[in-house]
Amino acid sequence: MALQRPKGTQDLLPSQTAKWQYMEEMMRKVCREYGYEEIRTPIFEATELFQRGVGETTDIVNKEMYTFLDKGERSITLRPEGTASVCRAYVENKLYSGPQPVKLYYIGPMFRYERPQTGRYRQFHQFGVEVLGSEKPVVDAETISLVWDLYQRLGLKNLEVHINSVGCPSCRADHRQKLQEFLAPRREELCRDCQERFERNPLRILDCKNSKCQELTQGAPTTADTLCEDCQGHFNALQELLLAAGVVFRVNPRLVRGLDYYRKTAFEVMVEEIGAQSAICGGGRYDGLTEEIGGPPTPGIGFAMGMERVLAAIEVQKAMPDQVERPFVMVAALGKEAEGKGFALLQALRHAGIPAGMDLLGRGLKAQLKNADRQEAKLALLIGEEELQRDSFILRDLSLGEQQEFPWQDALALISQRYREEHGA
RNA sequence: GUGGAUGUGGCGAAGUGGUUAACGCACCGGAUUGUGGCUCCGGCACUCGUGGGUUCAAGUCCCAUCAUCCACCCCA
Repeated sequence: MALQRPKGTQDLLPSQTAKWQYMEEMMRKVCREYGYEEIRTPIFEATELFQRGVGETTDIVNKEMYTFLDKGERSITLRPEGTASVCRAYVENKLYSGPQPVKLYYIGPMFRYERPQTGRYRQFHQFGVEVLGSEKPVVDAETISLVWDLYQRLGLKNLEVHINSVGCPSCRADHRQKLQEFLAPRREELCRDCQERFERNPLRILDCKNSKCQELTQGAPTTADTLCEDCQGHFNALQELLLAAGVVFRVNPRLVRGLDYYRKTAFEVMVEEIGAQSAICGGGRYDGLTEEIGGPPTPGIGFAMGMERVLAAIEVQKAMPDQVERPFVMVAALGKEAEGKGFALLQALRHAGIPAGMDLLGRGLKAQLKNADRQEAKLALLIGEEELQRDSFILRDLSLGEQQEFPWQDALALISQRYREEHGA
């Protein structure tokens, strides 16, 4: 094999893109209903944006970025996520000077340099939403509800929505200290990764998958135990709103997300059945992020959804409606003159909104019919020497195997009528 | 970065050291010179990811290398 696609990338062929379009249309539709507008930011940004926005301690920045120098010696990075770019665009385009909050969504490719496996790619796609300019819990509730509604519309089942509050910088410092005090006596027993996390980011120990670590953190102070009044009130209000909206969720005090910018609300949606990478959506509040990248202090909340994983869930749950677009009629013409006449009719059919096709390889009648059959066309319209002379055509019903000859002038009307009958219009 | 599995025609897949590399699907042609789907007949791999080694003999054993897949870490 001469050349193949780079590791961790994929070619989405027509049988797949139809499904992607279905999913994307649903996302856009729900966003429209919720009053979110699309934003498109560059696929690459200054490396510094992600270093500051995503955080120096994160795996994304430490080992997963596609970074290179351009010809002007600038350090460029293929975006590993969307939030930092959206905040940058909000600041750079002074969206804070317009009506608040600003409700945005994006759909597009993201890049992370990792070993690929099921549900994980180096180039993958995210649908995400960001709301900038409101710190009220009702915004948190709105974004989570949007996710919930979207999944309902896509027909997904067996979802688990986990929510938590990771607190603000002040209560987080408090929590961090209490957690360290709790774990200190048995620090040596933690897994190697968690020994390092102990100093750098002890919260992460709470969601370590290592069974020993999970055992050691039994009874450890959770974020819920140490939230300040403001954060606790926010979290309570969010839960009430979600209950009112009918969103089924679970409070998971161990949910700690990997990105540095989260404050207060953090949430995640999981589906088993799609392999080890079961998180199909993750998000949270990031009230300090805009300031971090040089903008005015602006509260924000958002989520990102892995589209490959959502699609995988739709497929394993068999929730994908049939996306195949079949031609209703295939025009089978024999000879040059018939081809011209047939082609004119073909175009008239298409202009009338009827999916129609014609042989493009100059094949014989037999091959043309075979092709029509393979395309699963309902009808075949035959026109050859004899029909040309009689100014007629043969209309063959491919499923019944019956055919009849009609005057040429009736072709468009006849087929249009058949089409309407078939489609109940 | 770590661990495991796999690599035979377009696809799926036999083959476990010994002549011409099963079979199924798909594809192409014919039976039916203007009629598809069903059936029947025929065709379709100088070669087994790549490179090296062992052997009288290698798709089959060994080494290396590349690729893919799965899992860990982490994340969408």
